[in-house]
Amino acid sequence: MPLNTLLSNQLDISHIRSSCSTCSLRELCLPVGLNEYEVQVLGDVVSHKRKIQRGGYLHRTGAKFQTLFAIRSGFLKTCILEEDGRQQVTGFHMTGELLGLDAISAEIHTCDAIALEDSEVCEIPFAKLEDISRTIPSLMHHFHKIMSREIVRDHGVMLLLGSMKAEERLASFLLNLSRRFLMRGYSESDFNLRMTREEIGSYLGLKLETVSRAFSKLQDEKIITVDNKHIQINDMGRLRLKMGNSSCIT
Amino acid sequence: MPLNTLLSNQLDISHIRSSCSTCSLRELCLPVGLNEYEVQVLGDVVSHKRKIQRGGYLHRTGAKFQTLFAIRSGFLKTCILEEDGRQQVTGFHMTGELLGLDAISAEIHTCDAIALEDSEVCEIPFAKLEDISRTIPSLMHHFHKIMSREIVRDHGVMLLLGSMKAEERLASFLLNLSRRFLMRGYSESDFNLRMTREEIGSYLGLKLETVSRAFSKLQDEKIITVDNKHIQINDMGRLRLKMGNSSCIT
DNA sequence: TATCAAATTTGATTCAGGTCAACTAAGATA
DNA sequence: TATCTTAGTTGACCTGAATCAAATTTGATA
Repeated sequence: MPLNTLLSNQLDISHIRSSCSTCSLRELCLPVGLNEYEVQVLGDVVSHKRKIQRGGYLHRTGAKFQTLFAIRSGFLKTCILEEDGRQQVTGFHMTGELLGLDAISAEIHTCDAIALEDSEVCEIPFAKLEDISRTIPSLMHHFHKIMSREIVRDHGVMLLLGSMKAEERLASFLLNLSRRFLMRGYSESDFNLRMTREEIGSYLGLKLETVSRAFSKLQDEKIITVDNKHIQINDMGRLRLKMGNSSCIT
Repeated sequence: MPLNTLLSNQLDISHIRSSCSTCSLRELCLPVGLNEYEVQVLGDVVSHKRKIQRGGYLHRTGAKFQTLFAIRSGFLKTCILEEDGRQQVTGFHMTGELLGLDAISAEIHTCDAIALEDSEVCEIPFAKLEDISRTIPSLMHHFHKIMSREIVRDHGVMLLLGSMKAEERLASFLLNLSRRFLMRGYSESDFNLRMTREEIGSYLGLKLETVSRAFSKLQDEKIITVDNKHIQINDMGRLRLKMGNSSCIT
């Protein structure tokens, strides 16, 4: 299985420009294949919006879970942290993605969600979502797919953390971002990172110095151009090779 | 958040000895808080059983997804494998747990599920499960919790892979198994591993030699006794310290 | 029981990435 | 603009885990 698939995020973008009557829903991940009436019903549930400033918390570990969050715009990270101060970034999240799935289990958020740039989310009261999904089977099914996709994504990260070298991890990470930007209509080869080297390192199981060195190495090889947070991918093919090459067979 | 919680598997065991009329369902993870009638309805869906011999496949990567599997007895691993032959064990699964959640997303299994000992599963046609969950909200809600718990578990593994040292990983792993055996009424301090050192290593992101050395080290310190696959935990407290000690603060 | 293949342990050595430190660059604030 | 803080880069060195190799144990099968 290609790692790019494994690392895929939870967004099915095919709908983003689909015709939904409710403005606030147009760009969300849920209203796939719903008719006008169903979108209306969903819209009544999803109406409440919330802005989070850069650096602000969307939710904190331990907070009571009541709503899922659909990202309308912006960029967030989720991270779990141990008593001893260790922190593990579990994901970076962008427009159209759904946050809070981990909290359904115990009705308590198990991670922090922090905005890496000014962001806007829609709140989706989960009890209501379950309720209306009883009458809209396609919505329920789609929700199950989203949860499942998060599991698949996590397994991909486990593969990355469990068996890839530093440079391979960074290549995977960049290709994953690239693809997600492309899906949203942005350039796949020229973009700005929203997170620090340390946050990338935490996500990839590396120290920030190692991340920095891996960037430099890819730049030396002319595969990418790095200017602080601005990244250009010059040779997508060779970047893909970096990710999946035979040096990982071990 | 304590790692033991993060590593928790998807089973809520509280029901295992609850009174269900349908024999085949009694020990499954789904019929939590259902009344007799609801269990009956669910039972009609779950009826089909299947045995898998040790070493046999429950399902393979790429196979079309139609049913979830509830483990009635036995022990399985799930693993994803790359074209280049690399393999990552994504989980070990025992009685009462639900397999196949990753496949909902693309309606294709994204991993292999292989029995590590003779096992028996119930097949749960997913379309039917979705169907009846419309009429049994508590079933739907419980299913969502199970999926969410898998996500939380995966995040715990990401933390482990991303920030723990070899010995800490093994300690976490043993404590996780210990707790799961305890929940099923077995000894928490004396059990047999079903998997090889290599499979443990794959799951923990380590080479088999490193796993072996970590076992030996814990034995030298009299924290556990290792006799090939037979493990005795002599000092649960010190094993917990191994997992969570301050050496991981870095 | 004998034989063989697979699993495990242990030692010696290597190396990727971590650690520590110094320096530079980029933003934020006065 | 000057100053300060935070982020990023790079070098030197160290260490934990990988690698390679050998011996041993275990389990399966003839």
